Amino acid sequence: MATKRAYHHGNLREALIAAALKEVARSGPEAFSLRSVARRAGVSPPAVYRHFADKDALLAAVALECSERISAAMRDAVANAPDDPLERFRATGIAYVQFAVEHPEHFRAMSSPGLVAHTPQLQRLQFEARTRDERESLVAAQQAGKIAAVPIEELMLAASSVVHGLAQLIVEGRLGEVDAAAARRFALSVTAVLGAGLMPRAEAYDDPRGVLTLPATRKKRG
Amino acid sequence: MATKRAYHHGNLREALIAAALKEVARSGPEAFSLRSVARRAGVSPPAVYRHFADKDALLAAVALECSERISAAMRDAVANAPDDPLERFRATGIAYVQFAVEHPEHFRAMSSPGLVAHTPQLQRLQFEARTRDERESLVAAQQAGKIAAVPIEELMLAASSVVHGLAQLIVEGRLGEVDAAAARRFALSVTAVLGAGLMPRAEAYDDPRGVLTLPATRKKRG
DNA sequence: CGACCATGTGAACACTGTAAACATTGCTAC
DNA sequence: GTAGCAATGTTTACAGTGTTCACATGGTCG
Repeated sequence: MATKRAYHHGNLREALIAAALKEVARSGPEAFSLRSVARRAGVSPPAVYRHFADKDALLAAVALECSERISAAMRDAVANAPDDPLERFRATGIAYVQFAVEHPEHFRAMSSPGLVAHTPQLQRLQFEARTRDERESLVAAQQAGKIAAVPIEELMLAASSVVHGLAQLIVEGRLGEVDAAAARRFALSVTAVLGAGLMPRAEAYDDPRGVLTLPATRKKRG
Repeated sequence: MATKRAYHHGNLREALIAAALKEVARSGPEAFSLRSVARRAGVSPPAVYRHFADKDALLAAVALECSERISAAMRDAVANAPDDPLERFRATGIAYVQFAVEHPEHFRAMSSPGLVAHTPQLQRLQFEARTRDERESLVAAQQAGKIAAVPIEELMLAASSVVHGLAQLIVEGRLGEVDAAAARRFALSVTAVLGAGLMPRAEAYDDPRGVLTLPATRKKRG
């Protein structure tokens, strides 16, 4: 019951995942060392192999944990969003990239090397779970006639791509230094373009702030 | 002059980059070993350090080479595209994701770990160079009145995000097995959604093939 | 209590990136 | 042409890695 047990840590598995999460946050998923997480957990390196097949399996576990966290963040965002289905969808996207700026290493861990290749069906299902909130919002918006009657999978693909792509660009550093506020602006802009499209439209682009606004949003202000 | 020189390989630097490119193509950028590229180049490991500061510098060099290749692919795509500026823009995006499916490891090498963090201004400039074709097409489209009068940077960000995101999703394996044809369909769909937007529009979505079509494209068929 | 099974440890192996000292070559100046 | 120099490769070595093997420990059940 005490915190120190010579053998039989208690439940090492979770402790290892927790240690790995900290280690990933510190030095990123590529400079991540099995031995150092063992050290951090106060255990010898081979002990890890009682709970994980190999280093990649451990990394897969942290990736899964990270996925659950980003999903939670997106759920929270939906919960606190206005009732408009398009705005809810938008909120999930913004939450996605906001998670990426706030926890870039954890975000990178999810998009890691041979992770998907190693755990194919699992990772794919997990991806679908993560995007379920977006999908639900989109379906609702479509049913409300606020979205074009186009196969939902195509819309989902575009939405996932734009949001994941923005997050990735930020995390890779291609947009320079990006803080939370800037990330939010980017996400607002990008989702607005996605919503309104590139083509000119009668009254879609009259917002003076330089950041595009979805027509659905503009209604509230007009 | 002969191919075999005991010392003084000739120009090792390029040979190392070439070897590294093959090595990356074989085992991906993360399982990439400085020693094995030295072996492949027929040279001892420390010889690499005469031409590159460390392993990351070598990886940065291959990333740069990969960037030039994807830029070339995009330029080719523009050259063979119809004259419509929106279609040209679209062609660059499609070429981008097509490169990603055809050379996933090389694509991943460009979005590598601390690459940008290590070579900040360089990588950023190189990114801007890569997207220059897209930008030019967009500007042309905007000047032709085919694109909304919105700050070009916002459109660029959305375009880059959607295209990079799709490529990344494919490369990460999140969309399952994706061959060149499927990738092309995805890219067509995604760019069409980006072009037309999510919102319902009078006559934008009547294509029966299930793949969205830009109005600009549809004109030709009408 | 004793046997067993899960879970931990220690030593060892092949491999990695990198540093230091040394060897070989091509070029340049006398 | 040859001495010297700078450039370029090599050998050896070290710390650190992922992983395996044989062994140690401890909780659990007959």
